[in-house]
Amino acid sequence: MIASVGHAASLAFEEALAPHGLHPRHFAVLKGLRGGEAQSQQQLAAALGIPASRLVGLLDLLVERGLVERHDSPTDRRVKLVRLVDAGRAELENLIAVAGQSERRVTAGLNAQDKAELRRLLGIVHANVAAEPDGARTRVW
Amino acid sequence: MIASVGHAASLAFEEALAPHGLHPRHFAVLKGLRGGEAQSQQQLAAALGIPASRLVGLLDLLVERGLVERHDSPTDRRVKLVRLVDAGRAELENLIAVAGQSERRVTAGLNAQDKAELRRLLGIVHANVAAEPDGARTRVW
DNA sequence: TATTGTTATACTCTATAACTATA
DNA sequence: TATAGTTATAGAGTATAACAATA
Repeated sequence: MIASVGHAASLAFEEALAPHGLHPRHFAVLKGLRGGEAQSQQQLAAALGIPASRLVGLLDLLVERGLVERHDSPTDRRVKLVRLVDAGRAELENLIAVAGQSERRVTAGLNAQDKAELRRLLGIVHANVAAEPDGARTRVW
Repeated sequence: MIASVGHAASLAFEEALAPHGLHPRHFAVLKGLRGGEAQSQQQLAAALGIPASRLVGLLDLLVERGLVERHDSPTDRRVKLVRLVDAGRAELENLIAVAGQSERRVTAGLNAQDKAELRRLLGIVHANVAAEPDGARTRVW
């Protein structure tokens, strides 16, 4: 039930993002950089729970779009520090709005109280699925 | 929110099914045959919202496992009618139990009233995502 | 030797377009 | 000609294992 409905909702979000030429994975990367502190690709990949080799392509696109910058670490020349630039922050805000629209479409027919209740319940579910027994989950979207 | 939590929940279900050597798609096929009436592969594929060519492989596995039978249509020799056999019905019950376990794990920390409320709210969401504007969705899991 | 980012390789999954046998 | 099931083909996406540069 929650699995199939949830999967359908995630597909709806994926489709909402498609016209922007992005995938939920890119959204996850941008969110991972939201804090503002520059991170190495290793750190970011670990935080997202994806292989570093998979992050490369995602970042390539975001850099090409002018949303993210790679710059050399001053202390370790192997490392590339990645950070959100202003345009990327603006795009992230934009995508958050897109996510909100998708969510409103999906929760149509729920009154304000219902929506708040759904958010509360999903928050608890989120804590459960985030802390799965085997720890580091490899597949994230 | 609902998209990311829902996606995580669907991944959890996928992982719960993996030890049984099946994918949520196979579960969907079995559920599509639950009614008992034999269907052509075309009908079934249309009902599931997947290309008929994609159904072939899914059915091949289920037939090989002895869960489903293909038999020739008496009225049209091009058609193969597909139906659930007893072992398939038993396995479907089993998988429904697996889904229930996965759901309980994911909703740990919710009391009975919360769970009922979540089911109610997701039921409404389900109706929304099932009836998307563009009609026939091509991707179903 | 170990680690960082990257690239190469091999594998899986998919839709689309043939193909065959029937209608 | 059209349709049912199947198979072939080509493309996308992925993890794993190399790889070059640096520590």
